Amino acid sequence: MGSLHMPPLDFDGHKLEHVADLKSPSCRNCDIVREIAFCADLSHDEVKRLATVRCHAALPASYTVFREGDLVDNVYSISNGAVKLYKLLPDGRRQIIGFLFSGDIFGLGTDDGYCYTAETITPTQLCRFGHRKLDSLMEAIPRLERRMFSMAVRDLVAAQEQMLLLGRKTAREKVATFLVKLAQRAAKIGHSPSEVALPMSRADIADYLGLTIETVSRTFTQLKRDNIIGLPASGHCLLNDWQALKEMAEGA
Amino acid sequence: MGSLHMPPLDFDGHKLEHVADLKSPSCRNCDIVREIAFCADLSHDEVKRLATVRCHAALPASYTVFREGDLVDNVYSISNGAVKLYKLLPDGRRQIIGFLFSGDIFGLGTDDGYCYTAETITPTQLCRFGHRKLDSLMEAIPRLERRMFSMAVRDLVAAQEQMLLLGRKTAREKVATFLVKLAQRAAKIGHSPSEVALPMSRADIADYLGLTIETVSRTFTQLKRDNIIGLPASGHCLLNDWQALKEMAEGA
DNA sequence: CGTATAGTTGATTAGTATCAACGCTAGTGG
DNA sequence: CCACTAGCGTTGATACTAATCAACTATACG
Repeated sequence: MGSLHMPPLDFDGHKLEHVADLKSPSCRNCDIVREIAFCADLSHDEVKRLATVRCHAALPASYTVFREGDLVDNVYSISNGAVKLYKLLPDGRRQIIGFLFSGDIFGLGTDDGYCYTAETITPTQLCRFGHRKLDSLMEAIPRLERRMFSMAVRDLVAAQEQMLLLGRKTAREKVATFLVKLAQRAAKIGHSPSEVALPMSRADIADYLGLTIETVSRTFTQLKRDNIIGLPASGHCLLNDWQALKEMAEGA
Repeated sequence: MGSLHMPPLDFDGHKLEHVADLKSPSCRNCDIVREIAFCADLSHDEVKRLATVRCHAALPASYTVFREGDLVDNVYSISNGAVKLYKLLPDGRRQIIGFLFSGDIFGLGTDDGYCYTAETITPTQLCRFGHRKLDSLMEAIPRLERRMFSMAVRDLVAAQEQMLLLGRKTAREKVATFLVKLAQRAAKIGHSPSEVALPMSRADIADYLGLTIETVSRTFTQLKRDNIIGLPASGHCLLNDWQALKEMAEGA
């Protein structure tokens, strides 16, 4: 909570500020994004057409990209960094819907606007796509629409698993599931699955798992005492006993 | 959660058994379905093509249509009745992902199979579409794919709202939200929003809201004592104080 | 009419939240 | 370079919501 929002800096302003820094990484990112995100499967020509509606930006940490209810005008792809999506209740209670990393897409919404707020966790480079232009491009490139569809289905499946977690798992099981998923993602992009990075705060983890900061902290401490995990430094977690963690996550 | 599954009756067997009953309602349903479900927006010709991959069935209550992990081979549309979708933990803890009614679609999944079990609540008439055939039809009719996409997005938005409910709302707020949503749906299909039907059991409601049967029962009783709702008969609920219920649901 | 199932209500417990204090780390300014 | 401060994280004591255990009632069913 109490996430201090930056003043609403102009997105394109940032793009210009950092355009020099972005030049070279953005080329590399193009390939990376093609592998992971919705540009995958597209031909070189199709990626080029997609590039015409694209716009880069480098944002600082804790920067609000858009708020729940804002008019849906863009879809975003993360080139680099980490983003959290969350919903708020009037009294400030917060539920984090998801943590997103390199290659992930966000920005779907309805006519009522975006259905969550998107905020960077670390300094983040985003790739922005105009919603209207993307729409017409989807009509022209059926494979792109396919891709968007299958990504929505993937998100839906993840959301349903999170519902099981929030509704029926204990604090220990929640934390174990969280770590297992982070490790699986790390493995998928070639990182070591036994040491996961935790760029988000305890408060963010708590609001993602439907717990309080204190319970998250205590649960980490317990898991550490049981030699299931290690906490070498802030922002990092060692998974010592994968088997135990996996079983705990499944609720066994 | 001790839901006694019927022996796995053959779907087509049921179709044949009830084919006489279905003949006439299925014609009426065709129009209804066009209005509500994914056939909407399609031309007469397109609906006809869709009909070629379609197959009706009338199922009894508490009938398992498919189980989590089963091979994804069909997509279903509810002509009539009510269905619940749920996920289980190994020890039997259950989370209901959603309640579906006339016009709703279900049966999306990944390569790992369906990601939830689907079970009828009341006797239900389903419309079944072969997944492979539907896929090729989607390629031929872009509007159909559009429709599927926007329905997946709608489901995703609903799932994210449910995450907020499960993670951050109190028992009272959960029940209030549940009733408000049922009423809004009732209103949308022309029913009175002040008297909602509750075809599902208290156990189902509990597993949907991440509570126990007892807590759901107590919360209903409290709301009744506060004259916010009325419980005239089992399976029905009167919403006496819409304003109070709405505010409670929002967490105000 | 008897039995099984669903729902309600009460007593007690348990898991997590809340309240509070303290330690650690990083950034700030003298 | 070092004290100072602010924010984050951890730990402890206590409170409270909802779960569990148990009994009872109402309803549906054969």
